[in-house]
Amino acid sequence: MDARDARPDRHTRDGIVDTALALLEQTGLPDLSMRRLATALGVQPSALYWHFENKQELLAAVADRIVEPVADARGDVADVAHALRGALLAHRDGAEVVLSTQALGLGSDAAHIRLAVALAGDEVPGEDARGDATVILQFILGHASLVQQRIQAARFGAFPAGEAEIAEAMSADFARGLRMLLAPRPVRAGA
Amino acid sequence: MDARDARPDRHTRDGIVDTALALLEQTGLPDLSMRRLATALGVQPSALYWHFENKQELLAAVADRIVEPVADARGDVADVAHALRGALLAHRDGAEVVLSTQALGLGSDAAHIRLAVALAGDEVPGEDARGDATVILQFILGHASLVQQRIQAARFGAFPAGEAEIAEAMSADFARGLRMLLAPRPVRAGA
DNA sequence: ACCTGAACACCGTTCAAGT
DNA sequence: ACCTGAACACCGTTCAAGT
Repeated sequence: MDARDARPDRHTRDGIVDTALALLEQTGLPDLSMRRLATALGVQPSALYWHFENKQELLAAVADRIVEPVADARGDVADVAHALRGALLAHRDGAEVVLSTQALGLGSDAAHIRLAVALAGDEVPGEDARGDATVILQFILGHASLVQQRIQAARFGAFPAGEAEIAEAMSADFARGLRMLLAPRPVRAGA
Repeated sequence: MDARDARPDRHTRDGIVDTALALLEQTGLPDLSMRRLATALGVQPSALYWHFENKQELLAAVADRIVEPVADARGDVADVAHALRGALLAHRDGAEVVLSTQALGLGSDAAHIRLAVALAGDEVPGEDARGDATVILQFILGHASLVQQRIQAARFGAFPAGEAEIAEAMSADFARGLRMLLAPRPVRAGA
């Protein structure tokens, strides 16, 4: 038999991210504190700082986990865009976590790269495809953040609409946005 | 002479928003606390709760102030979009303040309405114009939030690029986004 | 290698009481 | 009408010390 340590398992980055993601689901981003996370892990708050430099680095790891499934998305740009939106909405406050991480230059570029590759028709993306991917990413993050916080607000009555209506309106907005962004481009004059 | 009160001026919502905006410039959103704001006003933190229900309501008032100039913007959609971007970037963390306020369903719809009116050619906007305005607003907020936080990160070395390079790249992204969003639309089948 | 314990310098918000 | 004073229940982070 392998020499498994008898001691109740010490923690790993991955395990901490698991718990953080679960806690995010329960409490939402505003209440996801280092102290609550530590309590959930049965550990002192200071213990987290052995695994992560600070809270932002921890959230970056959470963001990477949220976006992970998009790397395996198949199909064209619209499919990838939908996959990204789905991944963000799959976790409470997921869009905001990814947006703020992205803004700080932390976390992976997996989503951006995946979009650019799709735009380039699965070739190595050029400057144009990367630029378009940036724009699409910015739209998706802005859209998903707005809509997700709005759902949250509706959940405790701060926003005057039902969850279902919001979900429907938001799907329509997203479809419209993609239609606008991916419309066949007029041929450039200089090209 | 008018019976001006001799007592050192008690505060008003507008005056508090003035100070909050100035403090935002100096410290940034993460450090804009009710306690710091109270200190800047020479008052106890609890005094703020006579004027505003809570911090979110105060931030909504700040957001409205940031967006205000857009109401007077002239020109077509692209002009209004640029004016909105300018208004957001004119105040440190302005985009994030407006994004989160918008998301909570607080604050005014001034920006959204102004965009919709521009899209409708200064007529009363229909459902289509309002939908397009929503998409454009979501792109601008996502874009500006990302880019503004990135500048902030660069300012204290957390992001590996100079402020000028970021500003240039961000302008290009925005132009590209508008070009994509406002490209002449293919005629709808059913219309 | 991984965690505890204790401390530091903060938060937003409430509420009785003052003027 | 507008504010003070004091309290409540929290934060993120650091750092010496333990095992």
